Amino acid sequence: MFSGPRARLCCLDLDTFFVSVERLLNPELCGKPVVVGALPGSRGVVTACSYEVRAFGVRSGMGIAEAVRRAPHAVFMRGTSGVYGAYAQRVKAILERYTPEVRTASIDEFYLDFSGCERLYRRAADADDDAAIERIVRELRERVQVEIGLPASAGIGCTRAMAKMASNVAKPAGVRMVRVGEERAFVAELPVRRFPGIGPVAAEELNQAGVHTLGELLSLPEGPRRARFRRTTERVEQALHPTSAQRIGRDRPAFREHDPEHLTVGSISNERTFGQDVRERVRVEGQLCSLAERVCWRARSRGARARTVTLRLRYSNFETLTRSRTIPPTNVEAKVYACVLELLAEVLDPARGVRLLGVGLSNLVGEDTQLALPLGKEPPPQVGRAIDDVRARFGFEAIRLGASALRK
DNA sequence: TCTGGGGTCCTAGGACCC
DNA sequence: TCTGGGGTCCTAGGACCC
Repeated sequence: MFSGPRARLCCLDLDTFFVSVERLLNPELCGKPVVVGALPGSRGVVTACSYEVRAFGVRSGMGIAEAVRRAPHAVFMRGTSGVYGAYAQRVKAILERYTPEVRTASIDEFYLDFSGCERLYRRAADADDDAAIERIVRELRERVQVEIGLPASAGIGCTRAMAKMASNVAKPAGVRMVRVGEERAFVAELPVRRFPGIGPVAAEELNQAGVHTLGELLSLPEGPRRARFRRTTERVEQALHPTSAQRIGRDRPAFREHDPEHLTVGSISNERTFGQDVRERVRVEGQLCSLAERVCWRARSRGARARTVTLRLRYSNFETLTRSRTIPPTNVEAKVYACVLELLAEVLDPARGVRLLGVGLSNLVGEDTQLALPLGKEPPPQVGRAIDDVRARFGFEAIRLGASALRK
């Protein structure tokens, strides 16, 4: 018998992930209002915050000063670097017990495909296949909670976007299934901003045009408004129907650092916002040298060379400029730094304060790929390797280029 | 004291080649 | 002298996600 499309894709999202991990490391934080991110007095933002502070209007992405204003009683902490990935790995290992089709979408978000698993999981007590899948997702959510101690929410739907929206509705610590046929009704009352792909800019534009919910968007009458938002409407419409290929997509490259197979990573970049805006050219150049060092180090650790180097510069007024240049593939600090300095000359206004600097590598190729004969003199590869060996034992800061010291 | 840092993807224009 | 398209690569900017 033909079995039609089913709601078989699941999104599992860890609730207030960084906060939850910090609470595992330090149980005294449980029940307290916690903000992970920048410390008060700095220019950073909120990375994650507990439900106790959300009650005061604190949100992730909010400037830390604003968060302090809204919740002065909260515990503010930087977070523990290096531990989150390991917890995410443990979560993934649990999920893989239930289906081989698990994808990592971000450090706290996973997609699972249960298509074809109905026979495996169906029990006599289950009213139908959907009920079986929902039961198994509740069980897996519970396993993550019990075995690791991390609260999670899960959504089930016929597409990634549906599963994602369902998991958001299920928060905190819940499960929500949207069965085939229920999609339109489920989506109808949701604010447009809840759709993955509609950000603050698009949402504002829609609201200005009198469109507030996804239901209103989908039912716009033919006319100029419908024409104006046609592309957005199409994307929402597609999310309501099962698609054929690439159902849960691929792992995000950023979370496949150790994949030795292929170099599909798109880009490597590092940027830094100064504590206070900077005018001295030596400090600008010192920071760029430091950033060049860091991206080259990361590129080498992935066996990558970059064909394109990008400089990013943000002035005090938040005006942000980028300049990029394509060069023979390299992961050598001196080459990247030299290139960045040339790009800097195109954009730097010595009269203005610099807020942020960034260096990016893109157009990456494998280390062995030789697209052009080396014309200039390049340090032998042993030099880079020797630097990296020292860092492997003592950390990135253990060995630095002299010019990097000038950034402070 | 407004507004981090790591990414991906899309668009649009211009150069250049056939 | 006037004037095609198509394709690819490069660059700059911006929206979006977590």
